[in-house]
Amino acid sequence: MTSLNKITDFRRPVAINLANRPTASSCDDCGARRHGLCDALSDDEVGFLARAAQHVSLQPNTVFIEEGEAALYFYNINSGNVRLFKSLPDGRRQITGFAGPGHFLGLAATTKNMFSAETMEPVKLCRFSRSSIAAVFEEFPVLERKLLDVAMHELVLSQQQMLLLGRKTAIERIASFLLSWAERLEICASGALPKPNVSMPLPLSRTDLADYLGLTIETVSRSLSNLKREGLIDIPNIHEIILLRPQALSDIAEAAV
Amino acid sequence: MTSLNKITDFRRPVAINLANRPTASSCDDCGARRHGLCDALSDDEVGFLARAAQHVSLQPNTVFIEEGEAALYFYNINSGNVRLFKSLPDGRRQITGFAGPGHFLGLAATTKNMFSAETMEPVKLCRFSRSSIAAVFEEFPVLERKLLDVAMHELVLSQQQMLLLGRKTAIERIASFLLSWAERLEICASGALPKPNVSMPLPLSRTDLADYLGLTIETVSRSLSNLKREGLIDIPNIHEIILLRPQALSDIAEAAV
DNA sequence: CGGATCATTGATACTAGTCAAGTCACGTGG
DNA sequence: CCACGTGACTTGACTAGTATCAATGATCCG
Repeated sequence: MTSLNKITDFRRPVAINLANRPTASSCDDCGARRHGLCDALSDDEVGFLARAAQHVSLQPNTVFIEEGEAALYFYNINSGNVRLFKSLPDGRRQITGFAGPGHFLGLAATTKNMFSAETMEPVKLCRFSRSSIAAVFEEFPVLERKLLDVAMHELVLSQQQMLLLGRKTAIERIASFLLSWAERLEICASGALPKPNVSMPLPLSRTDLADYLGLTIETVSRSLSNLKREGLIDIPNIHEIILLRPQALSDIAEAAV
Repeated sequence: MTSLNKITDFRRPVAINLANRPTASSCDDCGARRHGLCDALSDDEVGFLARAAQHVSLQPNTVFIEEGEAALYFYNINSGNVRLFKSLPDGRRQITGFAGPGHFLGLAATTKNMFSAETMEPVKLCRFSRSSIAAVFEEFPVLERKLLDVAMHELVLSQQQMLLLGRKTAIERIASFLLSWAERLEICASGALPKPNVSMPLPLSRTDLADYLGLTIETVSRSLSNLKREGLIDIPNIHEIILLRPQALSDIAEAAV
């Protein structure tokens, strides 16, 4: 807690501008209308919700939630992906997760943000003030149920990630990540393996990958090269991975004995 | 997912026995009556809740939730502490958190348990079947609000733990842990430092500590010895730590620059 | 007192980090 | 169209921090 204002000393983000307001005031064509929270509401209810929201467009690499700052807003992402992370004063960074369309951010019942959030691509989101959200919950208790479901799932994911960060080797982390990423992209069902030879976009940079998996970019690169050399994956280009042998990846990821 | 049934091959737990039923059918003298979920309810409501619950007493080191098993029950802890963990087939273990009186376990909306839970001491808890809980939520929507608050706080804690596991050195992990443990014991307010020279019980074994911090017991022991040699802590006995210089600990924990 | 268990300390090994050089892809401008 | 520059990635050589292996010490309990 000593000097959190320093955490952006490196990797300086694009200056934030939340002033540029509504582009789409209707929710009908919103990318998140059928996802996440809004999916739990009727059209009328979403209309009510929309009147409490400000619609914001953000450029790539914009930090719109900064750890330690006053938590004035909640956010519901409409389009684009963001990374969530925590940093140490000396610049070390841990990405704790990713959030896409339908994800709801900033709900912790604290007055300060407990993590930072940065766009990875152009992002559109709805912003709610903390005061307005209380009324929304009052109006739609179903939202709490929905948020509880989401939060429990996030907890499951973070427990998996703790096992990965605390106990897995570099190659196990990479293999685990590739399979969980396939699940996230819905290339395969939760808990199931993708079919051999499926191709998968990987929009993350090696730096993001390293900061998510608790490794360095060099180790990430070497581990990917190893998996490629062993014929478990192919890497046609930086942002695409082909899972040649998912079962073998799984054996590594789960340390099968 | 290859051979989860092997995870208890070592560290074999005491055989579980959930058959020994009610000791206290009244909630009045329950250790959790003024904590966690039950604190959010009136006496009448708790009475209703109690009729849906089975009261269970467990011996120390009893695994009562096993990862991969069918998730038939929810649990509310009344007294005693438990460790939550995930394991790899070769025995590596990551403790993902601890739960005490008032904590609610097993809520994830999956049909299989996504983690294991083991008592650390004699534990009393209330057990609810998954079917009964739906009715309870129907009856008391306030519980969902409460659970959401708890879940969000758990998420904050697990993000902190991910930063620790992914990016902190051994000595930083130990220093961070000692301060967060002081917070958990309410020796100091959340985010604040304890006063110098406060004594703190540490009921964890070195093995638990290592499995929680992603280290080995040897590294835990060495790091504690270092902190003692440097005069930041004292260790009068294995299960007690005196925080001589909390500010210095914090400087290490947060990597102050 | 003896044995078991857990913790500490020491010596060594190994994984992943650091430092540095080289490669590749891409966009710009001559 | 190609030279150049930039940034991201890969690969190699070496180092450092933590794990592993092993021995010793402390504590508890019968």
